[in-house]
Amino acid sequence: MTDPKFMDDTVFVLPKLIEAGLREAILKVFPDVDPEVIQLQVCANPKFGDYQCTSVMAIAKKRKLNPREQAQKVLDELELSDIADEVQLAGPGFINIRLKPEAIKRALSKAAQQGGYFIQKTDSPRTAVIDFSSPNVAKPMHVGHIRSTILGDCLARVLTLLGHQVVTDNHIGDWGTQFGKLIVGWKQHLDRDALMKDALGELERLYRKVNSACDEDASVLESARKELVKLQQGDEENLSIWNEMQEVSRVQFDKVYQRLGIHFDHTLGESFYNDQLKGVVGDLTEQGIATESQGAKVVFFEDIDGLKDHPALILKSDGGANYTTTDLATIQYRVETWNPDEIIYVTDGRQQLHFKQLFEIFRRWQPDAKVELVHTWFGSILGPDGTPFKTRAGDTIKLNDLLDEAEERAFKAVTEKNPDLDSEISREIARIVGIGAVKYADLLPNRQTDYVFDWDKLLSLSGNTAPYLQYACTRIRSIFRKAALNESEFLKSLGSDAENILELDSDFEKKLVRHLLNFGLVLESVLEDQRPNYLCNYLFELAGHYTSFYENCPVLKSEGSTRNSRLILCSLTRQVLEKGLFLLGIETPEKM
RNA sequence: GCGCCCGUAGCUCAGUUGGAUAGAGCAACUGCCUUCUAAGCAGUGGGUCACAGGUUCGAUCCCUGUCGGGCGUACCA
Repeated sequence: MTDPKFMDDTVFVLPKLIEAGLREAILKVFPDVDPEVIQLQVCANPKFGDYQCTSVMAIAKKRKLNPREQAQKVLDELELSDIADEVQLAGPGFINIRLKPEAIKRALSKAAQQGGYFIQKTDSPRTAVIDFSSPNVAKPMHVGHIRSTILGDCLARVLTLLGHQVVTDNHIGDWGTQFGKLIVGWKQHLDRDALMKDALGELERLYRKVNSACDEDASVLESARKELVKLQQGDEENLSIWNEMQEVSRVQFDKVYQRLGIHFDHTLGESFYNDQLKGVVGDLTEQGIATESQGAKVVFFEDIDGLKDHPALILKSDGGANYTTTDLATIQYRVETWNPDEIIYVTDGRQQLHFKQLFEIFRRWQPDAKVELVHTWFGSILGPDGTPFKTRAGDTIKLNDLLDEAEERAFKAVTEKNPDLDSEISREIARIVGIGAVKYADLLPNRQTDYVFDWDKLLSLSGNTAPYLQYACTRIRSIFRKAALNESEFLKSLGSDAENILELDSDFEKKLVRHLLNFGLVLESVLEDQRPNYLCNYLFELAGHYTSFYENCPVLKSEGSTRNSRLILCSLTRQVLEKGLFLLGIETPEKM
């Protein structure tokens, strides 16, 4: 019997169909197994097949059964005759599956008609709040902010594409002790011209100046404290200074975000929660979660292994709240406002302890809240010597300067490779290539490893970089230009004939096409582990398969159905590449 | 002290519930532009996956220990 869902006309994502078939078969043999553990993998070595399933071995192992016998039982129940040529049992219990060429052609043809993304939207959409970027008003955005910003944006895009609801919220650092120092600096040393020119730079200068003065002179520190207290009590002058700082900073943040192509649904900074802090502290005290200790209000975690020696402060001995309290109020607000299934925090790994404490306190405070709290952390940015990153002068590298340099390098490359282009067009290409290179270099490493800052690496334009992927796209576009064909009209004109036209004879075509099919699988694993580097590697491999195909399978010089078949592959590849790059937040130029 | 992370090719790093022959980029070397864009392609060399045990059909991955490194750890965020 052919399962009707294999005949479904609207959905034809091969790995998902195989996975569904496997789940059905495995559940017949093991009715109580969690379907989530049944997963499909791409065969590492094509000699075994296109896909493999190792789940039965894992299940058998847990139950102390013979894995090969169990895999055979599953195989007896498995019905994939529409999709698979051979389904084989191998070794200790691998189930190897080789796709039917007709099934591949059908999947490609459907993709060509519907938009070639090879993805299946989730059937259980979730709502996720993503908290990322979060720059400080006092400080210019620097290289330390790019990971959070780019990673968070990418996760938001992937979640959205797969059918989830996403709320992005930029939790700006616009409140806190640094403002005492900033106000002292503002009142005593403000340079208006510098403020107009580079607001964040000027604020940083003021902060540094007062900060070092505080180290030398306790009376300066004292006046900073006083200014802070005045601000918190609503002093008009200080409040208006604070407001102006917010405004000039926001303008500058927005410029950077615009450059990076990043959008936030909300920008609710720490100050937004000021009037809720008392309530949080009151609740925690009343419920006996927080207790008084050394003049402060503290939550202890005696019963939790990793937190035993690390209590969390929710109210300082001077009566001020700190960021744990603000973050608690923030969770409450988000839960009440958006009712999310999860809140994802994209921050530096050094905040792991903070988030462990935060999540634990929230669970005690509101045990019935069903929201899942996730800390998606990333490694630090280090200098070439392995210490926390600074320039030789001890400054951080500003994000704007980094992006300028990236565009400048890209511009040199563009003019060198393609000197005939109009300089305005070259500038635009350089913008897309330069920014893309920075983003890609940031997303390519596993997020948890520390990141050694290196101009050349971050701005590199060859090898496994964004320009390599963009270049593949422009070559495809160029083919269609030369052929004077509009891609979507071309695909439309073929209609369902595409299935019959497709020829997948050479190994280059076969490899390319098989890789295309797995786009959706990769996106799912990106979300599972919150690791966009899977997508980077997938796209790099895809571009590699395409380039081999391009070098070995002439498109426009071939004729008839071969030519059309290859044009289809070109278009599908370009669509997946561009969609993948879009998910990384990277644009693609028409030419380069 | 406690907690988290890391140690994979000369360098920088991937490696998806444990899976079959551990992969890329850079650097080095050899070829390929009168042929759809050479920001490219094809190929060569390069490994005790820090070390020692354990778990099992199978370990870079899980457990234990050792060595080496990074980070965090009560009034910054």
